[in-house]
Amino acid sequence: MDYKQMEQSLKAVSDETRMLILKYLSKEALCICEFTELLDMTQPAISQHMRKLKQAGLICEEKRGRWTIWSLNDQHGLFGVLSSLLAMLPEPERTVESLIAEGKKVNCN
Amino acid sequence: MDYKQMEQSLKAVSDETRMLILKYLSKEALCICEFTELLDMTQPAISQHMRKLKQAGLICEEKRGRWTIWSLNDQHGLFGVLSSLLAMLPEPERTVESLIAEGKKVNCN
DNA sequence: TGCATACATAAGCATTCGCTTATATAATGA
DNA sequence: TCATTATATAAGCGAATGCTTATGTATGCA
Repeated sequence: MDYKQMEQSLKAVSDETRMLILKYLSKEALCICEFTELLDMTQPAISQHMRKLKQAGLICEEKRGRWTIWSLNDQHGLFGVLSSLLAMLPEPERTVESLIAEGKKVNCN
Repeated sequence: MDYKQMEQSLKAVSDETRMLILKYLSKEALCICEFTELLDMTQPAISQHMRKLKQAGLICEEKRGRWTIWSLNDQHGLFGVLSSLLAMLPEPERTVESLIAEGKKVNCN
């Protein structure tokens, strides 16, 4: 891997919001509407973070009807390192389970 | 490690110049005057990169007379991950050996 | 004591970043 | 077909980034 490529990947990771997104995705594939609830952010903000992560090749999108399901790209050269990093981070307070409990879980699948 | 802390560390790493600096430091401790030759950058530019890396706790400084010798901090929580990352990067074109060959090696020790 | 050396810090500037609001696109369903 | 839903994109703005030049500080040596 060359320096520019690693720089782009690490820049994509080194943001608190995107680290949270990746932490969630390390457990299960999710769509944007779920992230707006989990992270309490607007939809365009999430969408732009996803674009950054996708441009870095760190996540994959799968269009399913009007939803887009995002998941980690386990083929990325930094996937192993990324997994180690995510494992060091604490579990987020809000979980998909808590969304279900609040009745806010969107049915994306 | 919390999210803010990892964000700061990764932001410090995710810059091509600083990745080069860390790659050099993974082999041997060096002072700033050597980096200005190795990276062909001005002294304040290097100095500011060092400050970023130090604030993130990734490197250690050792004042020795009027020189400051910098080295990797192997006590940092991300030292293992950082080593993996640096190992993926190609060797820089300019080396300390080539500086010596050009007669530009400063005697810092 | 005075000057050179090694490095840090400050100020200025162009670029990038992350958010916002507004709007476009694309798929589903009545 | 038309409205709704899920998402993407665009424009604008304040803050942060990385460089530059200029200057400050501290050490060593003549």
